[in-house]
Amino acid sequence: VARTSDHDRPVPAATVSRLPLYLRVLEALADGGSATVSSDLLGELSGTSAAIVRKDLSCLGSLGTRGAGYDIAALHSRLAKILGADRAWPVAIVGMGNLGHALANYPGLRGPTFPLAALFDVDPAKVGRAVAGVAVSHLDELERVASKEKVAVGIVTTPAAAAEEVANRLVAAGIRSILNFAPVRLTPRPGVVVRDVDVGMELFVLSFNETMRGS
Amino acid sequence: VARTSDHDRPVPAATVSRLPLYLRVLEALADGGSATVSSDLLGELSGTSAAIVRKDLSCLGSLGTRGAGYDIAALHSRLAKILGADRAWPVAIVGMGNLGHALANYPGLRGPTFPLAALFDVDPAKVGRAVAGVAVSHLDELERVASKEKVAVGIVTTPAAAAEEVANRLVAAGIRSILNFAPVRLTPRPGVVVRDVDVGMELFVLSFNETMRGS
DNA sequence: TAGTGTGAACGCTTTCACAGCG
DNA sequence: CGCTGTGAAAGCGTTCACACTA
Repeated sequence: VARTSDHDRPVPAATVSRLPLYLRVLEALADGGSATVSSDLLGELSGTSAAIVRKDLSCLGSLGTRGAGYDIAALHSRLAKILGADRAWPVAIVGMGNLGHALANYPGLRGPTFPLAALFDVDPAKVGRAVAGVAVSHLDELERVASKEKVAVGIVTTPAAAAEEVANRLVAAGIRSILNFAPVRLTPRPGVVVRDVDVGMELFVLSFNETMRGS
Repeated sequence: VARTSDHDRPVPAATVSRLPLYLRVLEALADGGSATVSSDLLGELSGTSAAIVRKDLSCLGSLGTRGAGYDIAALHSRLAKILGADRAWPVAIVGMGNLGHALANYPGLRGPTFPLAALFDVDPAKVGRAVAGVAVSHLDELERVASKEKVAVGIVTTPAAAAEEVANRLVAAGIRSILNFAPVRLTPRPGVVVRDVDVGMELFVLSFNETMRGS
């Protein structure tokens, strides 16, 4: 349903989930000194296929040159614009346990695109301390701090039991993009996009495959 | 392609990725004292639909009672068996940075299903220390320690540049299930199953959606 | 009657094949 | 000639609708 602009085609969900990968591969190629890429190479480096790459990129308009491939710099800048990589989306992390602590130090949250803007917890022993250069606030301060820091993305790294209530508060603070690490599915809220990262589930998918090997 | 046994239907990949979620929801329901669930409730609690639940569970054989729903204990034990939750799959983590450290303390790696069996790094300052009660070994010891500890699952939490080489070593040590947190797509290896967890990509999917909102 | 099990319809995703352009 | 852009075909996954049964 999402459209990049009025004249362009809609971008299917499957394509959206691959675009960031292309962006990253293009950065590596540019660092390597290349000027153009073929759909063939881009497919191999991103673990997909040449056909998928061409279909995906055709959503963004005609960016390739027949016979030569895609101009890396031009494609990168178009992708960056579409993905919002040329803007700032301040991030807040709720739940400063092991995982929240590790994510606060994640390099991706240091750059200009996803600046780490706020940290929250309910543990009085953690509130007031600084992690990765950002002070930990009490969860009750969420609405105030989030609006002051213009937080756009909320990361939930609380225990499962607290996740739903934290999501409520994030939404109340005007945040409509949530990355959820808690092992529960949050109830859907209109206008709010939730992406789940679930390590426990991934492990079971692996153990299922091992079991199926007939071992 | 995967089949649960000779007489049963094959299990589609989309179904496999949801089975662990059902297992978790069933545990919560059992703790809550329920004896049966309807596909309706199970669908709501797992964020899918009743139709999907019934289709998914029909792969495992007829486990429901028409008019009454599914017996929670019976379904749980069947799911646990299929997912391999009734066996031990020792886990090794390679790369003891922030993320590796956090994962070593992840509760899911304490239970009997995925016991934390080994930790690896190349930094001499980390080798020899213990994290979460497990000693950190040098990466060069991987093959020896992994076979001694019967490691079944390898978790890669190294920088992107090292991931490919680490995957080579894991496979050389006989490990065929890899959970990859490094921001690269590993080259496919025959007989090896890789699941990628990519926080950076998830963030960009969120920022894409924010951008599309017309802001 | 309440709720499963399932074929059939639908929609989305990938693959194929090739026309068309630099 | 090489490689993109794209319709058409094939493959998957989800939704629908309902027969069937405890």
